[in-house]
Amino acid sequence: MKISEIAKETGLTVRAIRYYEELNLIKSDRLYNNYRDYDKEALFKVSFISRARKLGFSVDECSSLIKLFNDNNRHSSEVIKIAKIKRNKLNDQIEELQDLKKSLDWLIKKCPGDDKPNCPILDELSS
Amino acid sequence: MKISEIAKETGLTVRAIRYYEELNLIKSDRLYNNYRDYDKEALFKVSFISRARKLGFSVDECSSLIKLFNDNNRHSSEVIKIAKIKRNKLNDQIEELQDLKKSLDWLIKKCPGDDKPNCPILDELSS
DNA sequence: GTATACCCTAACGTTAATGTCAAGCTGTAA
DNA sequence: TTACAGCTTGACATTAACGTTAGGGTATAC
Repeated sequence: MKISEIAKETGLTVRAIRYYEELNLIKSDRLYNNYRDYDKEALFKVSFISRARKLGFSVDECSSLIKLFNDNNRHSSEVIKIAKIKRNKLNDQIEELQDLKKSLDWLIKKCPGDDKPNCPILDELSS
Repeated sequence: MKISEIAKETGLTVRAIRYYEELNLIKSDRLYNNYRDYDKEALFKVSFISRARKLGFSVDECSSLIKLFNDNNRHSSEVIKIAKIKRNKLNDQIEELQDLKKSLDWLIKKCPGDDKPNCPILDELSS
C-alpha cells in the first residue's frame, strides 16, 4: 500500500505519517521507485498511533507505547504505568480548568451585562 | 517606577512586560536615559493583565479586556460577552479531557498490570 | 576607576505537530 | 505525448508566550 492509502485508512495526513517515520515510530519499505510501501502490519501500527493520538497520548508517549507494542517480553504493568501517568496529567489539567471556570462563573454571575460601564469583572481584575 | 519594580509588584517577568508593550497592550513613558518609567496607572494596568492571564485569558483576550477597561463608554454586556466565550471554551476543553479520561480509566481498569505481556490497553489501541 | 547590577534593542530559540512549498521524478489515461 | 495526479526529499513557516543571548549604555557603591 502507498502512503496516501494508509493516510486514507487511518485518517492521518501524509505529512503526519512521514513525520512519525522521521521520529522512528514507524518504518517503511520502499518500492523500486523509492515510494513508501506498507504491508498490513505497518498499517496496523499506523492505526495504533492514530488511535493513541486520538486518545490524547502525545507523539512522544505514542513512541513509548509502540516500543512496548513491539516488545513481546513486555509486562503489562509497564503499559498501565504510562496510561496512569497520562490519566494523572489529565486529572491535573481538568482540575486546573475547573478552578478557572469556577472563578469565571463567579465573575459572570456578578456582572449585570447591561449597557452601563460599571462592571464587576473589570473591577475584580483591577483590584 | 522602573520595569523591574513593576515586575516584582505584578509577578510578571521583565520580558513579559516588554512583550505586552510590543503588542500595544501597555505604553510606557521614558526617562532621560531611555529607561521605561511607570506611574501608578500603568502599574494598575499591568496588574490587570497579570490577573487576567492567571484567570486563563489569553494575551489576545487580555488585549480586548484592556480596551474595554480603557473605554469609559463601554457596556458591561461587552465584557460579560468575552467572559462567557472564555467560559464556554473552558467547558469544551473540560468535557473533552473528561472524555479522554473516561476512556483511559476504562482501559486501565481492564489491564491486569502484571509481569505478563497480555495487555487490553495495547489490544484496544490495535483493534 | 572598577565592580556590579540595572537598563536598552534586536533577534534567535523553545515546544508540538504538522502545514506548505520548491523542485523534481513517476504512473497513467487520453 | 501531453496532461495531470501522486510520490519523493528537504527545508522553511506556523502558533503562543515568552526565554535567552549578544552587544552595549547607565547608575551607584566602594
